[in-house]
Amino acid sequence: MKATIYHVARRARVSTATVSRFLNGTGPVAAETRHRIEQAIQVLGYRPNTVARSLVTKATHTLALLMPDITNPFFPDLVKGVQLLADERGYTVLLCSVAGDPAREEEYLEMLSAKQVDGALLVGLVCGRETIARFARHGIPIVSLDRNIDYPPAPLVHVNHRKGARIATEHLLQLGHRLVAHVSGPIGLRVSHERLAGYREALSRAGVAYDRRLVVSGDFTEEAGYEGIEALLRTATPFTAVFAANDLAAIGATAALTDGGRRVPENVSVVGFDDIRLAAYTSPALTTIRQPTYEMGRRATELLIDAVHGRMLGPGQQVVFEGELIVRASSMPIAAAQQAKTV
Amino acid sequence: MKATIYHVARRARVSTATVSRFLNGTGPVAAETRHRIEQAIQVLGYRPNTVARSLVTKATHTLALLMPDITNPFFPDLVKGVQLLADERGYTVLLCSVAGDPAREEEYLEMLSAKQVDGALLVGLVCGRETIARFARHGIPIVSLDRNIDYPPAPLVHVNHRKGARIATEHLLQLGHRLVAHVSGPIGLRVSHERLAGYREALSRAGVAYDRRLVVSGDFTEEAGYEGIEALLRTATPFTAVFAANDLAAIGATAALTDGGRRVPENVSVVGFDDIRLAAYTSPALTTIRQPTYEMGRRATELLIDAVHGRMLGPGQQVVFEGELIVRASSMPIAAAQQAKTV
DNA sequence: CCGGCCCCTGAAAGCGGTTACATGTAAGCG
DNA sequence: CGCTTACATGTAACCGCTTTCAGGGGCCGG
Repeated sequence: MKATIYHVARRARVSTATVSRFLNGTGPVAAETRHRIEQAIQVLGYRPNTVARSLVTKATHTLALLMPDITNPFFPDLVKGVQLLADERGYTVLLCSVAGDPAREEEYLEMLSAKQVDGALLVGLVCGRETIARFARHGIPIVSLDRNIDYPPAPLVHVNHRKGARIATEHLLQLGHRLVAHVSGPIGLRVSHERLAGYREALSRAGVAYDRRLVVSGDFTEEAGYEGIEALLRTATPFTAVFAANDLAAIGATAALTDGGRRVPENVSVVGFDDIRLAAYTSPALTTIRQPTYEMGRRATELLIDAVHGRMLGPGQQVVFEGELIVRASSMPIAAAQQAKTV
Repeated sequence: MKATIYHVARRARVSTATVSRFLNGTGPVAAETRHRIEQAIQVLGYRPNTVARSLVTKATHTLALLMPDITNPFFPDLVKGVQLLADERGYTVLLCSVAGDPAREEEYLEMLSAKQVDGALLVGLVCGRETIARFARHGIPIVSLDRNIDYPPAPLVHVNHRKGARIATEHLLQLGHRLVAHVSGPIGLRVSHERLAGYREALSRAGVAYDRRLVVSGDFTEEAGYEGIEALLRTATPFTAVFAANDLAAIGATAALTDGGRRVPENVSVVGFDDIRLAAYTSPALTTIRQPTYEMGRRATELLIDAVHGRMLGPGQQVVFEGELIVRASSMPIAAAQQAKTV
């Protein structure tokens, strides 16, 4: 039988109101009384039941984090950032993998509002605006993270995808590459579009014609990166570099190149996007655009908690982080490459 | 103003009891009444408040998952398994990263019991038996997952670490290696000990003397794997293979070998443990022991939910999965290696 | 000495559900 | 026809906590 506030009150010879005041520091309680209550709590091993508390305070101190797939190595760092900040602020996080399925997304949102979460962090939901709007109408603050969602009013925390992609591509161009392929993300997703746009922007600034045969579409997985490049190799379309929309795809692409008899970076340079933890340990170590993932998770959570407390960011506001080019071994000057080849 | 069961009842001209019965399918309700209630719910956009419900039913349909660090690529698959099964069964999961800090672990456990979670999945907690026992005394079922914890009564779902390590090592021995190094996990952790034991077991069965200078201790990170092997190289202790206690360490070790001028697998074979997703995409692709991570997550959750429903597994019971040797490119016969070297 | 104010405390009304128990009605049956 | 029985529903208590409101005592100034 678990001790309740009532038991504590009885044992301390006070009312439950006083115990509650003691617990929450709301209202004064005499030193001597305080002592008796502490004693009682100690003896009974009492812990306030947060669900009863939530019922009256209407705050659960729980945040929801909806994301497509935790299995993508880009996400764990994000989760960690969210997690830690939530923790610091006394919040706890409910994790939901929605697998890019709109129906599940909707179900989940319904459940979350039933569960009375205080706020929700949404990562790349694919469901429609109306679904999210309905959820938001319950008064639950939303922050969109990394990939934006179809709901303009939600603040968005993300990296400048377009610029990052441009920088990555420019890096390749500066190394002398002119035939740079691109493994894109899932078409239809905003981030894929942005990264593709950055890639094209870099090409056009450098006066290199865009050749659509050089872009293959992936879905942010190694498999897709592998297959995309494998297919590209089969078409015999020449290229000397590839910019993959994310590290996973870059890793898959590298494997496909190697299996296809090309050496990275001697024959083909490759650069990724994200700078996942393992990017530094692949061989060759991957040149990529670093996203401050952990920091983004923190910042988004901070924003969300502020919103929960009514300190709203203007709707539609954005916090944008800048991606940073990390040059490692998977990219090299085309001249040097040619030289290496002849050696 | 959110609709409550009371509003629904009024609108449907019935009592809240009837609405509740309708909602939960407990007790009969006439077809015509049922229809009016459905109507009212529809119109009001009513969703039952689960926290109010939990207060009386004493079930939150929430499971906690405590793990050291989601950032370790071994975990996301586990999480996914947990997540999906929980979902299927109508449960939702609270994610907690405890970072191997006993104090935080204790705080978290306290919070979880305050939050009235229905059950907890514990992964490698390092806190003492007494802390966990206190938690368990609140009547919250526990299942230990992957790494065992210091609390014998909890059922444990894990892979046969020792046997897996033995198989990995035997693989190396069969390839002709005699000087096989080992990068261990954090000393003190049971799994580290088990994997080390498997390694030694294989050596002794093969009549190879155990040389403690060949084992360096890590902590399951790439950094540690890198540094461990780097240090070993500096001591100039000869070895032709390394068995790392996990893939991350193996990847770090490979990088250290490469940086140290050794080729993998031509000079040194390396095998890991876990078969994380990227193991197939490193170069060379990593030979490793596959853990059915996802499946383990599912199974553990299943067990936990059964326990929540009172279908207890005998205390101290274990579900053990077998690791499977996955041979890839990072290991090769020592003879062939020698030959390759001379080429 | 008295009114007023500040401290400290208690009684009781909820928060939004569930459920034991009671009740009313219609059908079944000898 | 009177009784049991099953069905459909309502009443009200309760889950464990917070919070409003009110009140008693001590101390102050006047």
